[in-house]
Amino acid sequence: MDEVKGENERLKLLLARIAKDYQTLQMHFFDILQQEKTRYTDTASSNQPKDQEPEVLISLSLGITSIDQEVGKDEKKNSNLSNGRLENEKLSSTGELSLGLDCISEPSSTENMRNASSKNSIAQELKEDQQPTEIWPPNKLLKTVRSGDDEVLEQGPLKKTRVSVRARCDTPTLNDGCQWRKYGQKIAKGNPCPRGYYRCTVSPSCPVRKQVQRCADDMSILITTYEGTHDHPLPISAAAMASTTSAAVSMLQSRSSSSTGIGISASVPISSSIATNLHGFNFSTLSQTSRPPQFYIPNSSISTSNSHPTVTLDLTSTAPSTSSPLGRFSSSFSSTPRYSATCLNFSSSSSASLEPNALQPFWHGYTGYNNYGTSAYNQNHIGYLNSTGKQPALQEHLFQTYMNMNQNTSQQPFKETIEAATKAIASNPNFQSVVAAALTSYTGDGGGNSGDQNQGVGNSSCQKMNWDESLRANPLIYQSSQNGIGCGSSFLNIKSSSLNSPQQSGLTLFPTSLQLSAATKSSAASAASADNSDLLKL
DNA sequence: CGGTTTTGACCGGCGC
DNA sequence: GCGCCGGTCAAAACCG
Repeated sequence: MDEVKGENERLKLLLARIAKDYQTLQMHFFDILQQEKTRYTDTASSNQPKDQEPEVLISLSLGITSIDQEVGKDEKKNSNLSNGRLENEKLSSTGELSLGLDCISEPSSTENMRNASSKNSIAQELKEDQQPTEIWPPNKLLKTVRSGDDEVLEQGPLKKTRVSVRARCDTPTLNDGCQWRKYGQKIAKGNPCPRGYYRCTVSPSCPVRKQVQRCADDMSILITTYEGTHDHPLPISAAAMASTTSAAVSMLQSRSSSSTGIGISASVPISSSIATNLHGFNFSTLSQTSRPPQFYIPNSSISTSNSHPTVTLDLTSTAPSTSSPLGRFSSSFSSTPRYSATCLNFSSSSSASLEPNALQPFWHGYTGYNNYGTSAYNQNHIGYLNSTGKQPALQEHLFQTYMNMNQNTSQQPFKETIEAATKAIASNPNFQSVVAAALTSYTGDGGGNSGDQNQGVGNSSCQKMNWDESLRANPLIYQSSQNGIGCGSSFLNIKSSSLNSPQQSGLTLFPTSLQLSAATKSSAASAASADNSDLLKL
């Protein structure tokens, strides 16, 4: 532990130095940028007025790429001259690690610039710790200095914040791991498709509701809007959604609190773990895993223009995002360009450095899910999830193929960055809070027994599946949906090719937490490498 | 029989 | 005040 702490300190210093260098370069860059901008506004403003708009970027991302400052600089230049999304990419491609509910705007002022840089400074984040993330609305909007952690709810008669998810889904509803009861249906204006109203039935008093409606423009797009917070423990997949929506709400609230509160509907290219998680548990049905790459960074938006402030996560892109940091990130890490990287596979350094069998206890833990039907809650969900009663062989085959793809690709070049990323992530308070939220949701009162631990995964992730065999052969946990409908949830897609390859380590964000939890419980210190010490503290 | 879905009725907010 | 609309209620139907 001492060694680890010492190494941690050294890395922190290194990061701080890098961040400082980056800031210096960034300052220099923006000086140049300002000069160029003045020229561009004269020559090219009419051609790309939109590109010149300062876009508010919400980044809940694990950005990690080159540390080459000059490259980052160049990218920044390009991005500022092209669009804000690229700017976001730039921010994540400067070797810095960020996982926070950060909202930044394309820096068009030194003030923004400072915040943009500070946003990416781990060292600074460590110093500022819980300081609310600065959010910068477009220049058009009045800017106010954030006065605190004011919530949206405090801004007048605003109703509950909503999180809307747009996703391609062939099935009537997305399966998010929760139990829902339909209590109404309406034909909404401007959409021939009826809107379904659902409420969570896991707990009778649960206030969470969701609305499901097909997009009028594209029937293949399903718009699911969540509202409220669960008041009960959740299955792991539902916990992921809860955490995701919670984080999205936090983003909105954070953003809103720093804005003037006037109507805002900003396009928000979002490179977020939120989106990633949504991918993780909503959009990795097997049919999708066989599709072309769909790990794109969704366009998302935040709207506070109505009484229901809404975060919209648009996960409907069909083309692989080559400009998104996570897109690159994902294909880099998961090395599954042909398949939908439904989870953010930022590999933990622990798994990256694991011995081939290091995860065995973990997976043995999973095999324990064969016995998970011991609690009423558990059984309840088993029934729910077993409603289809079958596990198509095709799915298994696809996952096998999926796994093989993973195993045949090398991630070694990223190992070091992965390790660095893991440390930075683990030390990021925002990340910790998200993971803590997930764990809290997952473990309920936090003192859940191993049965609870197991049931969460087992329930949400598998049906009549021989876990022992399936996990060994193909440790992908996936979920069929209720009644065979609904987009499957596979946020637990643990591409744990690390079972066989120490270089492979596709552990998703939440599964990583899960793994740590499981590993801890099973006394498997395998996952508890030094680099995950911070996570373990959670 | 209990849980879920369907569907018309009802209610409140909002704009005109 | 009226109508529209989104959202909810609740009885009946449905389902396993």
